[in-house]
Amino acid sequence: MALKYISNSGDKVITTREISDSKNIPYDLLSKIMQTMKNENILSSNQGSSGGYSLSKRPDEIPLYNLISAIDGNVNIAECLKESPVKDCSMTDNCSIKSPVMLLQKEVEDLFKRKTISDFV
Amino acid sequence: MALKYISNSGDKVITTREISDSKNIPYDLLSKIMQTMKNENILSSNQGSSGGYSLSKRPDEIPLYNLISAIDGNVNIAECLKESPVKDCSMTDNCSIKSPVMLLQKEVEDLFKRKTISDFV
DNA sequence: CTAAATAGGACTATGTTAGTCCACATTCAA
DNA sequence: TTGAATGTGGACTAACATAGTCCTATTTAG
Repeated sequence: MALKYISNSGDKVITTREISDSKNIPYDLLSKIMQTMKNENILSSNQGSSGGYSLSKRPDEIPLYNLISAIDGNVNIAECLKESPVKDCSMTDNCSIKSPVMLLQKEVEDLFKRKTISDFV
Repeated sequence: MALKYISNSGDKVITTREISDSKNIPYDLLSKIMQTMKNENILSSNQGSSGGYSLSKRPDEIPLYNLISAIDGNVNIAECLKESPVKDCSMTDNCSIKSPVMLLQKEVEDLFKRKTISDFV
């Protein structure tokens, strides 16, 4: 919703406060999410009194996949598919359904890579 | 993995113990999952000393969607899309990205409905 | 009868994540 | 030069979801 808001605001720099007020999203929470998106290069920021955020790229150049990875850390259908699984499954090495699961993972990834922020504005 | 095991065992009735031993899955845990799949009509069961489980349908007639709904209760990309959201989002009614999110939900659903257990055996 | 199954309720431990709070750094403009 | 408006970042909490366990029925073939 925040990215949509920014997308629809032309080239203006947008403050967290403005989005928070306009969409009734708790300021502190949104603030954290904006920071995360900044750190993951989805947003650019300007500090200071007339600062704020803007998209780092055009909406159609930001895959949904990137946004979700940025915020959730990954886009995986199963824990065992994460790059660094918190808890590795005791049977990862001889999992009998590993390859079809990985195929499905790939298909989900592709879907989320085809979608971009412009599909949500 | 359990469904694959049963699928590959012909028409024999398969016990939880057999799968548990063969795949090194904790018996009690697998037991719960088998019960859930039974209750959700993915498996049929026979009680008693020569009892066990069998698929209620052919593998290609069981969509992955049904399996996941059975076990997780839903196949949703967001809490707000559940039939009975545990916590309803304060902005559900004026969510600015509701319709594209629902479209994506539909696409994910379709993918999981196209996949069946036979894709995993 | 009894052994081998499924059935099911209650419980625990662990991890995740939304959400909050506070102190700090940066910038602009009066 | 100062103060208000902004982003930055760390630490913390509360709530919830879920894997996993334990214990006690119930069913049924031999």
